[in-house]
Amino acid sequence: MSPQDGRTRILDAALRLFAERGAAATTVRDIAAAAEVSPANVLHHFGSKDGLREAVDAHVETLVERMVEGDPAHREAIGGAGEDATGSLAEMFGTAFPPDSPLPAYLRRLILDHDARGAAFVTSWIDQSERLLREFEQRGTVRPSDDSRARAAFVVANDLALLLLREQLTTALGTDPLSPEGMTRWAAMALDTYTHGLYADRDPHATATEEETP
Amino acid sequence: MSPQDGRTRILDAALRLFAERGAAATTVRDIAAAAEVSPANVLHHFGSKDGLREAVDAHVETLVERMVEGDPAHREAIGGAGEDATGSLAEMFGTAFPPDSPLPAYLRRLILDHDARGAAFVTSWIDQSERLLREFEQRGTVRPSDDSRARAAFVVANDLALLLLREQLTTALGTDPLSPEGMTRWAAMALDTYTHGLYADRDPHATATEEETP
DNA sequence: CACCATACTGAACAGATGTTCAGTCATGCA
DNA sequence: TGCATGACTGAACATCTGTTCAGTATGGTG
Repeated sequence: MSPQDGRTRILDAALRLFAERGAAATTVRDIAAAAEVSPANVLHHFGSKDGLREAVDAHVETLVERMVEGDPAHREAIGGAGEDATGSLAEMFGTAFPPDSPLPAYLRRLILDHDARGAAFVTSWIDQSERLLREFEQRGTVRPSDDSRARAAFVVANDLALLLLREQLTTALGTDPLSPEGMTRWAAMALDTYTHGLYADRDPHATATEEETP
Repeated sequence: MSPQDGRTRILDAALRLFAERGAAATTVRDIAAAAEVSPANVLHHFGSKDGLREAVDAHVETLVERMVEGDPAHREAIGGAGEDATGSLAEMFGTAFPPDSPLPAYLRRLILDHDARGAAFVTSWIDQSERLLREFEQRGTVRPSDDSRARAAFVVANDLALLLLREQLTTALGTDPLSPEGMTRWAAMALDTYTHGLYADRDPHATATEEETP
């Protein structure tokens, strides 16, 4: 039989299957089979299917927290002075977890099912990004903005899009953007675009105040 | 009873419910109740639940096609010369459909359930964006890029993030980014960032060739 | 040793779900 | 008028799903 503890085998199998198909489309019997236990044993450990879902959620939350705390951007935010700190979630996932980790997909599900926990993740990331950008602003590495809240949301949304559209981008680009090669490729392009802009600069000395063409 | 034809009532109800909860979490009886018909009648018209799902998919596809064809960017791409053409999908959705339209949510499901049809949408949008950007490049409105394919994917992903994270962004910003006010706010910020960049430009005359800090 | 908590199982159950089917009703056509 | 076609329904069916329950094995504790 598999080496691990029965309970953790169930938890791992549930995490993987929930991430792949979604919790609603995963049956207790599926999880039991994947963990090589009886269906009744799944409920013995977690009370109900929903209890298992909550346990998986909590597990994921601690994993993500640990990941964020290990990132240079966070270490900088709490005191130190980092150099290569971007706070990119996609980058963190790419470096902190193996390519076949179910975590990115699970997080995607969390956000897709407009779950309250997923929304809380997003809001907290936007908050954190806003703080980080403001700090970089004062240091002169980031341009000031008329709407720093919206810009922080923009950055986080763009970052999360990499997680949410991973498969689609992989087929469209021919490279998994969360793999090491894919990350360097994407980061180089994003850095260039984030530095010099997408549109050609007609007035290089323009301030942040600008009107949209109607 | 509701004014419309029975069949279209079922189709509309299915579109709305599939978009809200996902197809797997929606029962035939739910749809029947929403359309005020019997469950058997749903299957009478569409053969099976999966047949209904395919019919809804096809319906959505024509709606989206019609939307894209009505957009200035597309009219420009096929000959004319537009001014305000950005090709932004989020913008199209915001202007072409009422705020309570189930279409954005349905499309989100389509994309995130790594459905083949959703993947096809994304790839075709990236192709189209790449063509559009290349044209703008030659015209001088868009900066050249070392990796125009990845940049097109970047733009589309950022654009789609607005659809995928609509609810979360609404709570985080206090404004629905697909509403008229939300769109102007978002577009102003995005235009500023896409024009002058996010990072302060240390070397304003740098070309696209640049290295990432390791 | 006896005792007990815990991990675990097989079998069963109640409810929900997709689907089938015989039959009703209305409409248009011969 | 008679009749065929298609929209529509109520009732039933087989299957799947989450959950319950009585019972077994095991390992540690008094």
